[in-house]
Amino acid sequence: MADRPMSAFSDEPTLDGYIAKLEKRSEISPETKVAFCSLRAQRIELASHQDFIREGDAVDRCSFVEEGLVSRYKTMRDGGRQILSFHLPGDMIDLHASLLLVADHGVRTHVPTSILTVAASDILALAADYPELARAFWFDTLVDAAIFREWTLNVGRRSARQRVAHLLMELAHRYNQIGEGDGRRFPLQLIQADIADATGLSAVHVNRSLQYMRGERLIRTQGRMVEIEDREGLARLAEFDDRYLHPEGPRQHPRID
Amino acid sequence: MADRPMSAFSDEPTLDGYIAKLEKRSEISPETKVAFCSLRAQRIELASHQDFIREGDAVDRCSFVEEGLVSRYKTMRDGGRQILSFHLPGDMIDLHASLLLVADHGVRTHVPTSILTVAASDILALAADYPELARAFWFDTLVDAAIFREWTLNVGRRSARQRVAHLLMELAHRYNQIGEGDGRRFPLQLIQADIADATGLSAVHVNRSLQYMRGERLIRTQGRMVEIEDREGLARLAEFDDRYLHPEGPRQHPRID
DNA sequence: CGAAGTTTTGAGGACCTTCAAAAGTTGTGG
DNA sequence: CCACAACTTTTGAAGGTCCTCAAAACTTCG
Repeated sequence: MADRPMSAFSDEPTLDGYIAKLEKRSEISPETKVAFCSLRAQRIELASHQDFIREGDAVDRCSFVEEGLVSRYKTMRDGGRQILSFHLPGDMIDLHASLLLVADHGVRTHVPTSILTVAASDILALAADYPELARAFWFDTLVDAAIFREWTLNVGRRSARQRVAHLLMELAHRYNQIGEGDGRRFPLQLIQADIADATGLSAVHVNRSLQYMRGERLIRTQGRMVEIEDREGLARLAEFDDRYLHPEGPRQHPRID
Repeated sequence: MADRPMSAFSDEPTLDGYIAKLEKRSEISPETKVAFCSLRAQRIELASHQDFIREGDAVDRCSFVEEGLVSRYKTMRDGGRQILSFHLPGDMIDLHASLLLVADHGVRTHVPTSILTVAASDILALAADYPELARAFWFDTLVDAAIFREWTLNVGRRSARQRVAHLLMELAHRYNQIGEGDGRRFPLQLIQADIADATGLSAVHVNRSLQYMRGERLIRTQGRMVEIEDREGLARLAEFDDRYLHPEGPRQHPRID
């Protein structure tokens, strides 16, 4: 059920979901928590397949996924799109907006999505006053960068089948991290064209790669749900190693007691 | 701390080069500067094509390029290598080591290189005590992530010629940023196999892509020097837009005067 | 129940890879 | 300073992975 108190239907926009994520990684003092939770957040409800931020937009708010699914992407002149990352409930999408002035990529929804935004200046002020939070934001950015690195490897050096398999493994893991599914079943709220944009492939070839994985009894799909039938096999195919997702949290701050 | 020009031949290892980079981006107070410069750094001199950090190594020091050229990379089981980023003199390679415990990628040199390392715990302590520095480190990590995003687009959606062109443009810009060359000529201290590893191509096809660019009078090469003959043409081919390198520095901290 | 969107199939072709060898360059020791 | 080995670049040829285009089958949703 709702082990996450966060809900798209609560009246007051709160960042509890993100705090919960931070707390999984390292202890946060009550004062810091109060300070963070007192940030004035705005909720934005978006339909499916809506652009929330466009490349080149000036940005002065950080955003956070309350419910739904969004991706960040860049586009080429010929219309080609590369998805750079997916963001699940509890993820900060846009933490970098606190320091960078212009979006160098777009953000769009894949399902009806509820997003909370906070003024970038508020985030910055908080980071300046609470070193604990500054470290948490920095860590978040580091994990972000680690995921981008893995994606560069994915599109740069893996075969089509491996790329798709790797994406499925990442999503299964991340849904598991936020308490959805058991690391085997998860809602794949993407059409095959989205998977193509994320893996640098054509939609047709994504389809064929999925068929291969179904044929090999690696995965099963029913509607929007994916079930990983043979987790070891899929991980071996994808050369998936979950360490890049850094579930363990940051190195602890050296205490000077 | 005396102002000393960065040099591979100075006796005392100092991080002046990095401070210079930070100062280009935003003002740093004298006390902060002193604190940073008093970090105990170790110098390591490496020959060409040496592994400095291997994937999976436990890391507890952050490293910084004093002189030379290094790359970060990941490898596949079949030996395939994907270079994730290059680091020029003045760059922090490894800032993420301050919070992450294990290297999720290797680091190796491409020419004889001098690297300075600092204890991760010292960096963390400094970040906790000097919000200015915490913000600078965070910004550095954000720019890192922005470059990874651009590389994901590069290997994911661009053609071979575009990928190689884009890499050359990036290097020309970055050498220019650190005062080497004029944005047109720069030392390409890589063999074609390295370019292949960075762009997700085969060495043979990199060779053919370079020949194409030479044939179109976009670039000229003489030994290890590359000269961009037609900057507009190369930028148009690569769809290069330098904004992802974020030369302008971070959003300023809101002053509460 | 029809319209729009999505997945699947087929066929042909482009881009890039692999393998192999020749040509050119760099570095080293005698 | 030359000779030779090791490395790097270049060329050629054959082949595979993945793409594009197009249409059919299936699903979702108003």
